[in-house]
Amino acid sequence: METILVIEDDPRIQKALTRQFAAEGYTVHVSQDGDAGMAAVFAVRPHAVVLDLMLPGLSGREICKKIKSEMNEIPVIVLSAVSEVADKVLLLELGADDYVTKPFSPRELLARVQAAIRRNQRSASKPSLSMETYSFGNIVVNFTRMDVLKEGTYVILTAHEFKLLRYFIEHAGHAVTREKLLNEVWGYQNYPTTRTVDNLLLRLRQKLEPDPANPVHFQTMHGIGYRFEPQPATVRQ
Amino acid sequence: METILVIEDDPRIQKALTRQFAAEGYTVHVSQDGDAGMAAVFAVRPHAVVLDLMLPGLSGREICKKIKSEMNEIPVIVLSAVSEVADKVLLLELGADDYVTKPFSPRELLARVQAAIRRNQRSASKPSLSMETYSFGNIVVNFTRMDVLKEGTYVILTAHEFKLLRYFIEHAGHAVTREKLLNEVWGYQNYPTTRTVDNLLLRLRQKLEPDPANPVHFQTMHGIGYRFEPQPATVRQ
DNA sequence: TCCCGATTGTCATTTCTTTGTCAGAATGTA
DNA sequence: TACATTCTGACAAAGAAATGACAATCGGGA
Repeated sequence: METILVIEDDPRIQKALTRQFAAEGYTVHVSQDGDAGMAAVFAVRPHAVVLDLMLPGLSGREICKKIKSEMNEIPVIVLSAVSEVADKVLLLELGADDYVTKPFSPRELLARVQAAIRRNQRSASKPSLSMETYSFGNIVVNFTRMDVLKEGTYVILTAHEFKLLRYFIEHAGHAVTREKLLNEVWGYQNYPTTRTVDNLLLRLRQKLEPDPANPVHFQTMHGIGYRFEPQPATVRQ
Repeated sequence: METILVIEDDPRIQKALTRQFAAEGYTVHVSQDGDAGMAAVFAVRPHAVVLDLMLPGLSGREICKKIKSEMNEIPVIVLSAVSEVADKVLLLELGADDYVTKPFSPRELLARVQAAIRRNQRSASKPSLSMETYSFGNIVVNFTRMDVLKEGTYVILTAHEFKLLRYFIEHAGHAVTREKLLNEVWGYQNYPTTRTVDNLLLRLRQKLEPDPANPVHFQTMHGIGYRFEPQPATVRQ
């Protein structure tokens, strides 16, 4: 799904926009000020940026220019009071793709953001969930053959193990609770002990981890659940 | 067929809207004032609500907020005079799906109501997520990964620490008492010593503050509690 | 301004919770 | 029935939270 970065310091607007965009299925990122916002642009690479012109830290104008000069492909929609953009020329100079003046209708903003994303959609290619193989570390998972290749030798997974692995791969990098796993992998009607999840995890680790005693791909989130990490943490900077 | 609830006290508008929507095949319910309107929302569970902002009884603003907080899936289209929505924040806070300013074209209203219903049906199946990351200072909080990036390195938070952080972010800039935190973060039935809160705060500061000895983001409110400040105080006006 | 009591910061220790791991029982399947 | 798979319970190990003690700090009143 598309991601939207909202750079806005007013918590009320933050909340309102988050709810609005989330309800439409977008993944929302929020930055509190200009500097954090600029960092988030690079970290998140959103499909669109909604930018308040009046910001603490780096000013909205500077951010807009910077995004446009360094990552021109990301559309920027500016929020501004009428007085702030007396003439549209200024906005165009900034390089903004579109703008909405306050007060604005949430619907209108959404429409403009969607339009901007659509206009920009030339390079978009979603990762498909019906992929044939997926590899991480020294593992190659083959979804059609339903088997796993580890360092050149085949590892046999049971049906449950494979289903769990697939779930993790589809939610790579997300912290997931045991309850979530029980629901998604086992099915809503099953409610075995939580030890069941641990057991399956244990076996996945033993079969797939380079060193099962020190798991790097299947991380424990104490008090929460587990998280699948295609790249071990040490690789991340 | 779809049902529409019209909350509006002007009999002429009532009649006009009723005729209009009925002609399009909708089942129309009309409420005279705010209280009746709120009751009708629960009783009828309409596919859309057309809501006048200026109402006797419960104000239109309150109704809108209430519907959105308790039955977010019902789209609300607000009728308002231009002067009533001068404040951008107000409009956003209400959470209305769309709005039409008086005087309005009946056709336009109809189109917007239909669009809202259609949108709602499309998105009804999608799970609504909230924000994925929130950034402030040199911190990026990732809610799905359940971790924090500080100046390029990952900081591990415990489940409680993360919950507290989330609460602070959701209440940025608000002073909160220890009791409030104990209730919201620990749960209503728990009443550990207040030192517990201080301890967790200490750890949050040590993990997130640029200089834990001189906290800028997690401020102490002597005699009250704490306050999360996304921007260091000096930057604010 | 200075002092005193109240509030908060901090740390070490204890207590509690969660997770890892294993063995055996139960279940399903060929 | 025999086999593989999954579930359960037990216990150890790891991790997190709560507690209590004491120092540092703050704020209001003398």
